[in-house]
Amino acid sequence: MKEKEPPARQAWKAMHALVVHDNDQRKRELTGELGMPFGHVKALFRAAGHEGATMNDLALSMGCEASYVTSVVDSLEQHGLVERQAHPRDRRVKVVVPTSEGLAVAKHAEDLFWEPPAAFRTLTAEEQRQLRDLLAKMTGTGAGGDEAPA
Amino acid sequence: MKEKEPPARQAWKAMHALVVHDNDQRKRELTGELGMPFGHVKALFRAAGHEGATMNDLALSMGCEASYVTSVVDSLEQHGLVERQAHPRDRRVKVVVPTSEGLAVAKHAEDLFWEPPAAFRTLTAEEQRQLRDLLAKMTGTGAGGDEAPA
DNA sequence: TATTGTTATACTCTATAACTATA
DNA sequence: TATAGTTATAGAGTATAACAATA
Repeated sequence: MKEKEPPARQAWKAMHALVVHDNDQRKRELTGELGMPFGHVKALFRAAGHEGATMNDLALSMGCEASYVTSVVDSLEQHGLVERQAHPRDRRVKVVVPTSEGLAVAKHAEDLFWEPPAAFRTLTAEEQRQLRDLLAKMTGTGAGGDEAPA
Repeated sequence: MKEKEPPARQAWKAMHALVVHDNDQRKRELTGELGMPFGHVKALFRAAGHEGATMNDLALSMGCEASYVTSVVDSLEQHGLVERQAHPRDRRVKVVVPTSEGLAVAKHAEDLFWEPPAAFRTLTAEEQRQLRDLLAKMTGTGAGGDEAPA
């Protein structure tokens, strides 16, 4: 048991242990439930969070190739979660609009991802607030960002 | 800006934001540097951390199939990071032993993964200790586990 | 000619099933 | 016959390159 490790490193390891395993499991849960790869769900998030997103917008925000976005949106469309709509001014462009079911799925996925794990229950309410404040200082956000899961 | 979110949820989102992106990036860094998929690096970790590990041990601890371990260990062996040795009593069994270079790579990878990100520098030393203590309470470990990265 | 998106194709990672050698 | 590992094969997921339509 190396007691020499600096506090930041110990804290980082603990955060790692809390987040990484959980995240992987939740991804598996969601992909199993929806029957599509997590990359597809991510695209749905982006489309749901960015009104008027084009294919290209999605490729940029997901950091992947446009051709992959094509296959992803094909799949989302087949699942009835998204629709391709014509752009009013430029007929080359397609706008990816989530259906109402797509929005519901996005919301469900968000709930699943942001539900804090059981380990939080080991902390008192006061400790939870302390933790939140420390982490908010680290992320620089006022009090926990509003990003999509990854 | 939903101010209604409970502290645990805000904290969880912040942890997520701090860990997930960083983790992905470090994985990419490492796989790029070593020229092998992260699954292979994971196997190296397991072999380095579990003296006398057999092919089957690796399959179990990685939660994958034996046939995949074969291809992974093939690759690690070709990279000179690991050696297959005969088991002294059962000639069916192979023991996976890291080379000295393999141990060095494992150590390098561990350093890379456990180096706390820059965001920790926004906290004072006292705050870092507070954070560590809160997280240690959550993980249940005395003060930050000694697991391999994932 | 430049840009948006698609099609066709290939590559990487992992799993399943049939097989070999030893127990 | 059962077990450890390997080989051969197939699948999911993502990227690259050539292409079509519009600007």
